[in-house]
Amino acid sequence: MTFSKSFGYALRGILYISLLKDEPRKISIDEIAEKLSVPRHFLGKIMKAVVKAGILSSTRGLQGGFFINEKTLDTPLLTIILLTEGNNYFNTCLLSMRKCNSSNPCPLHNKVEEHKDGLLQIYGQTLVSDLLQDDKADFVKSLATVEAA
Amino acid sequence: MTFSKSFGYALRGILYISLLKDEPRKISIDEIAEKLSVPRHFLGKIMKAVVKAGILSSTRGLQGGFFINEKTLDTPLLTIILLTEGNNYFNTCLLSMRKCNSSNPCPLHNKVEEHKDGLLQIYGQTLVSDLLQDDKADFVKSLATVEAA
DNA sequence: TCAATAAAGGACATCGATATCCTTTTTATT
DNA sequence: AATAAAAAGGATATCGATGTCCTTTATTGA
Repeated sequence: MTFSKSFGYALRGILYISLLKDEPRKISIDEIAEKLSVPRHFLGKIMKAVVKAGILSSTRGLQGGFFINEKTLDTPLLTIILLTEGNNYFNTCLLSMRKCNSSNPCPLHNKVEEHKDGLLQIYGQTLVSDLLQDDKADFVKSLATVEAA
Repeated sequence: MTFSKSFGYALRGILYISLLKDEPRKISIDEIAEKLSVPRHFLGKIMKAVVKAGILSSTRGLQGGFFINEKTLDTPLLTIILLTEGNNYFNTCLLSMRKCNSSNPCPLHNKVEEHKDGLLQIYGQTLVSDLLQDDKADFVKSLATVEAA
């Protein structure tokens, strides 16, 4: 039910850049980190991986920064999950047993299988573009880390 | 979708002890750790917490060990989850945002809400006794850590 | 009472995720 | 060419989950 912080930072960064797709400028790590209240250097590392995976593009130097490419908006959440959580996030046995699958199920396996599949469906079908919202100011606000209520 | 190793060890330990409920003897950490191929001392720490929570009982000394009590078999998985994962495992925002709930949802919140609730239902309704299986030898085997295929 | 046993408790070690900092490389502008 | 800006890369720090070890406490049986 939980994702790593890396996943949260990655998706929020991608959404922030996607939201500004119509602006001519590129977006720097400094800006993203500040607007989303996310640790600057850690975010840098994560965005590097996101670019390496082809989900976003970037250029160095003056006027450089991050920007969307032809894949960005059509990227399923699942791709980002697999990038940040590792390839067997959905294969991991809930009971920390190494060998557990449908033919060799742990006591919990079948009980959760259906919902696991449901989530996989959602993550596979939901694209970055599906998460964007019209009101930019509101959306940026909703992406920023805020102290718990 | 993932639980800590602590949860896996706790549940498997509880199941192992529950399985042997008809034997007159009490079960030691050494036996559980060996039969389940789980780290001995770490398991000890976890079982201590399980006993403290009242899910199991134990006595020290010669002939001592762990044994089930009136609550054990009727304990819902959710109780064990909350014990090992902390009380807000199901409240954690998937995007690592501090403030996120149904009235203030993050971009992913509503997409997964339904399945989250479904899993909560399962974990709340499934009892330790529901996971026990008739064939003891087979069941113990299915509880033991095995190298990935 | 004494010895053996087993959980309880606490100190410490390790490891991976998270986070920070500094250097290198690339790019645009002057 | 020189400078400034920004990502890329790499070294190190921190923290919590995991794991090990040793001591203390409780219990049984001789």
